[in-house]
Amino acid sequence: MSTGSEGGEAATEGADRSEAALPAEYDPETVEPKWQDRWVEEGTYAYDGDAETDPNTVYAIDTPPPTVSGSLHMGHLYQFTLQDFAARFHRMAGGHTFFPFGYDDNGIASERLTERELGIRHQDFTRREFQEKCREVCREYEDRFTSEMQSLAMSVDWDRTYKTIEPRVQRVSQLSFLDLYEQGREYRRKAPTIWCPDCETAISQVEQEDADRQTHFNDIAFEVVEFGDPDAAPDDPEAAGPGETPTFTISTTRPELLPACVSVFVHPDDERNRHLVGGTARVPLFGQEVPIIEDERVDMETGSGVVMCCTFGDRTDIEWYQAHDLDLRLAIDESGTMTEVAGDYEGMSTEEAREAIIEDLDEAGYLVESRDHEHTVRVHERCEVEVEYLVTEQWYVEILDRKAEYLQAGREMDWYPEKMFTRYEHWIEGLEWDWCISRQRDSGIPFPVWYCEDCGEEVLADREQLPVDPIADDPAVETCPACGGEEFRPEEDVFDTWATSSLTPLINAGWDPEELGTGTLSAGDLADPELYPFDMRPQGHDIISFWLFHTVVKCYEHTGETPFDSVLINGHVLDENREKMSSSKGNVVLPEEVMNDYPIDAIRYWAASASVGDDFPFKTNELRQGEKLIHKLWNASKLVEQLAPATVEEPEELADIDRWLLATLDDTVETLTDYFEDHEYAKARDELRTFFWHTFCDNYLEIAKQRARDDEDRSAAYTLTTAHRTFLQLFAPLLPHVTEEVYQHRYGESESLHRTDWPEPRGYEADLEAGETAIEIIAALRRYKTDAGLPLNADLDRVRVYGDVAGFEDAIAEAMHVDELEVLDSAPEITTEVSGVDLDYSLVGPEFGDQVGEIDAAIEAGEFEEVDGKLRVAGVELDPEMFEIEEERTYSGDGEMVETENAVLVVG
RNA sequence: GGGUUCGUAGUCUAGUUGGUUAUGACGCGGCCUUUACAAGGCCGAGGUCGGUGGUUCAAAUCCGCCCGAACCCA
Repeated sequence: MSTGSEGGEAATEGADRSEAALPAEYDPETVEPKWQDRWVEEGTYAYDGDAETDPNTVYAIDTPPPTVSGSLHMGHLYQFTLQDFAARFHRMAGGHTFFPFGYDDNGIASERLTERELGIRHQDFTRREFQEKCREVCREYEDRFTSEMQSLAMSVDWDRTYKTIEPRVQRVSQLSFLDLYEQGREYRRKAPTIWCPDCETAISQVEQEDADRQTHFNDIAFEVVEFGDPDAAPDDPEAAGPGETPTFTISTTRPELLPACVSVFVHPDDERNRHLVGGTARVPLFGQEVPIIEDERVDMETGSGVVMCCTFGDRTDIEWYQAHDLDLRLAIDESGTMTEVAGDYEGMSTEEAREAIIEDLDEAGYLVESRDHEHTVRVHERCEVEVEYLVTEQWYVEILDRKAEYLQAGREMDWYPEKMFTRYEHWIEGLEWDWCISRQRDSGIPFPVWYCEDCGEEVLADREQLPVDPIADDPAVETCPACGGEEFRPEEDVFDTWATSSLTPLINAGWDPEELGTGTLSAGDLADPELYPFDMRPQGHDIISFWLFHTVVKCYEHTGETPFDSVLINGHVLDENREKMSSSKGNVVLPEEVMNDYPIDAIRYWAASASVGDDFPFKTNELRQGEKLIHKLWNASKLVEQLAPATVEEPEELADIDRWLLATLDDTVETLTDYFEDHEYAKARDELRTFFWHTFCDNYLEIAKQRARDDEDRSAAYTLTTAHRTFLQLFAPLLPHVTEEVYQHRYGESESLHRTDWPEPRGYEADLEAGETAIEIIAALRRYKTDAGLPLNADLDRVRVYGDVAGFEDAIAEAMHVDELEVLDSAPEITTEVSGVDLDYSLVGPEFGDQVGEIDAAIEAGEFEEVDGKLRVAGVELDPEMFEIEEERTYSGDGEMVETENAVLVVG
């Protein structure tokens, strides 16, 4: 009957546990820090697998290391709590859980933090000095962050942490570079890049943001040198320019780019300007003659429909430059200063040149109009300076040729929630550029490359040398392998942050391949091969397109495998009004404040309230709910403690109500396990709460407490203890502190609750329907008492029950204080009257189609009859399974009738 | 401007291979001090599922358009 045997085996144990009763009140302020410290001290979360461990028994999480750019915020709190739910569940349910942690502190964000924190500028220090300052500032932030993570009960293995700036990670990053280079997937090229003229570095697309700027929209006259179609040219073209020469107008916010103008474009559907296409025009002030070309990328709606192409004003210019093989005229340099191409304006800043050129255009008669204009520009997120597109020499990882493979890798992963895959998919489909991985920064991991001064040959470091700093270290060769030259110039650039943070699975698994350039894993390449591929990768939904994508790219190229079995996407935390938190709006909720005001377990209860992937609001209401649940769990534990010993041997025979509770518990364990497997934390939480609170506390406990007290009923005691212990385990991933406190107090063995085995169904069987009916009847009697204005513990002299409550009669009587409970074999003295017909439309619909309306109308009018179990209505005959006759009962005997769905009661 | 996702009672939310009293919680109103818990228990009111048009015997659930929000990309 029962497979549960722990009660019997444990009968003699439990001597260690505290004999003192649980305190009257739960005090999270002392209890929570106590366990947090102990868990860390005792290495409760230590990963206990090794290279020999069966990978199938390992649950490995690849935690994305937070960027060290400030303090812990609610997003971190939520993201890590979500991971912790998974980690704690799998630690109990599986064998070995690997939950590592790292800090990403080698990027531009950390430099920015350092400058802000110390009130300095990196330009005022040597590279080495500035790096030292970054390390120091980051260390402080990291220490505080770690301490907060531990206060949040993150079950991270604190021995498996890393910083992306540490030598071991630098080595992995540089190995990655060498490996891709060997595979021929990296190249160095002079190409258009997004450039910040203030920071003087290339930046990636994702380091830009939008900003609204006030500017001027200038209409400038361009003289036509030659019409594309002389016949179509107007006889007397409108000349808005200074002379008699025909002109057309171009609208631009950036006149300083006129010297960089290399062509003029017209949309192929543009009838107004058709006659220009194929001809040439002269750029005012600067005099260069440029072709007039047609291209679909022109926005006909803006201005005159004619647009100039400059190298480079924006992304479209770059596309045109490449598509139409245009000249290259670079008018702006790395610092945002005008070059010799700008002629008289050389040496001016772009702003100065803009003013000067407008003035001169006006003077020369080429400025038709200049009006105020607000538009959105792309700025560097760090300094808010408008970005330029410059042609510079940068390192790239080739990705465009393997879009299909990266897409396939995405398909191979299980996405939670599934819909998030489309973001990955669309991102890849829209990719247009290879990945620029070089940055001109002070802090960061250097490229392990030198260049021959004589022939420019790229000389890469040997894998044995890594990590290497080419500025300080020499290459492994004495002479250039290409020309024999002896002088080398070090690469001064450093890796893009993503080039390193995309390697976290390899960092975590200890990647250090003997042979480079193979694109696959060989034995010995990983120190912990059982971890890879990782079971789960958590990721915010806003950075699927770069962090997750880049990680898939890198790991796929290095190992030939998709690095993750599944992806868990987390949404954003919004404020109470469902608005995005931002410091400018002043609606930012600080984790420290929440942690001061509420138990961590309550915060976790809130964090479990959202479906994964959805944005969700911060709700103090949910936190209070969490507090109440903790309180309820505590109080129920106190009661269970009074009623039953911590270890009870399972009796030969369990009372029906007990077996029912344990069978229901079995179902809940099963459901809950599935929910946890699928990261359905909100459902797990609600299911468990409802079962614990209502089924167990409100119904079962009310019944069991009478029995346990009055009769010292062993069946009840066994069930109470078994269920209670199981509840603690089921709640453990969500509410780790209160469950551990109660567990250690009552069942205290040496082991943490969080390392016990996740409960499994014990195989109890019971008449679940009769149990449900009994619960229904109890609820109905409560309602009866409430309606009658009676206290719930008021005695009822006599209740008669017509319904299947086999075995639960005593339970009902005890719970509801019924002196005499009688189960009727036949219905009481009631008369039933047909009040209507309930149709099963899922059967009637397909069968009778558009006759359904008539059938409904006939039933409404009472025009139907039941013959031989079939329903004759509106000229058709319905089979028995298609309908149910609704009846209204009236009771004519003594006492009062109470109906429930499956039973009829007579009280009195 | 393009793409993606989403829009259910005052609030947060379940439910979408279409099936007809739309789930739960908070809040609100009322009642009950029963020895684990008044941070409790019971009862009740409140929504027709953003708007609109369609497909269908039948739509919160499918399709079109519109409005609004978020994210990503221009």
